[in-house]
Amino acid sequence: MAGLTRTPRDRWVEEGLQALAAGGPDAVRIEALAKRLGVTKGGFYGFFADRDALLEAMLEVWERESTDEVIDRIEREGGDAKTKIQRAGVLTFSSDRLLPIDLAIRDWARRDEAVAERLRRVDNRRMVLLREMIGTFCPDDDEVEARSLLAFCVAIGEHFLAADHGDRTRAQVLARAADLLLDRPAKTTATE
Amino acid sequence: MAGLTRTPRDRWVEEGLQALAAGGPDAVRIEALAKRLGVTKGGFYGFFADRDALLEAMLEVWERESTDEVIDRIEREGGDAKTKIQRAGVLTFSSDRLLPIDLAIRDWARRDEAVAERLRRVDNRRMVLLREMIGTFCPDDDEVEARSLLAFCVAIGEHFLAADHGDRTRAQVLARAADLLLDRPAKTTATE
DNA sequence: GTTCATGTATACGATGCCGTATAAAACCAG
DNA sequence: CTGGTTTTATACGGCATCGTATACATGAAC
Repeated sequence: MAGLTRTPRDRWVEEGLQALAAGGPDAVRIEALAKRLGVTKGGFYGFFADRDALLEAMLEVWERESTDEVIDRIEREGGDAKTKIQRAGVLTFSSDRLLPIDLAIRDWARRDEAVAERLRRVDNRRMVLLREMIGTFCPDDDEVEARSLLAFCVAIGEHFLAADHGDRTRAQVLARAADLLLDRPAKTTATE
Repeated sequence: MAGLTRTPRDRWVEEGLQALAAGGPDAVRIEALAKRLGVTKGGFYGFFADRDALLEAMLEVWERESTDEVIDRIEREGGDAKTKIQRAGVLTFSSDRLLPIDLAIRDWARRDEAVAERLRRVDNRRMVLLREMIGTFCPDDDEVEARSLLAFCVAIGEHFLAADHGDRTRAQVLARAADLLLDRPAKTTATE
């Protein structure tokens, strides 16, 4: 029925996401994507009305991958609260693919209300998971919310922070931070 | 000696910082700045060799304002640990002027090593302050580092997070989070 | 093999931007 | 007022990009 599609719609979207991750929304240039794909922009306008349609499609793919796919996988694999939270964090924020896209979208959302709206949906779904998990060991609802926010903020903020930690590695400090947030605060950490 | 400088160097830098805050480094366009300043780009190249020189000057101004000026003021005004940290946070991250610039630079730093280097200097100075303050009530060095990282991450990450908090306001949740991080750890789960 | 649909290459006009060159304007000193 | 200095406006060439128009290529259907 049709000739072989050398460069299907998905490849434009994927390449767009890579460009977004690498250089922000302004770096998503049709002709640049075409070059990377080894074609010209000739076929592009068969799939997309214009550049905005591509950006929209990119957000669509990202939203689906970042919520349903991750959350499904977490629920499927099980584990205790701390394990699940950490796995969710790993899946989203240690993914070479999703992490840079996520960060780029966060910055983008600060300037584009439509993007912010999508991000809100995604973040709210993640917060539901966090609250649920932290609620399993923390009885105070206000504190659950505070810990959830802290956990989320550190998962994201970590990548926007350039500070060093002396002898310690970032990973070590993060591990300790995770303990503070995700362990039942049983003992007095500070000797009084 | 000279005619009145209608558009001195500082105004270009300032307008550049505003553009950066509003749209990221790609939005810092000489001709666009000129339009906003009500002039053409004619005078620009008298002050700056090229666009990069402006970006450099912008970073210079931001670095000075974000470190010396804020830190000096904190030290000058005094207060206890929690108060000082919170004031530092307010000065930097509640400033209509500095906050959006700071956030834009953080995203920029992910893609530009020179910017990352500057950010590292700034963040390290802030971390010194945080460690010092938190160290006044927390005896465990590892925990001081973890709490400092958490405090910093939440101060930044908060602005990259789109989640809602049900009945609570973001400010309420943040207040509770600040309690968790900046109060001497109590003995049981529910603080209070 | 001819026909047709579809993806692709190429060419185009339009726009926005950079950096330079040069002319005009504003200002100060004498 | 005149002359010199500094700032600004204007015009230019060059480049990148968008979106469109059009011709070419390729594989499927007949």
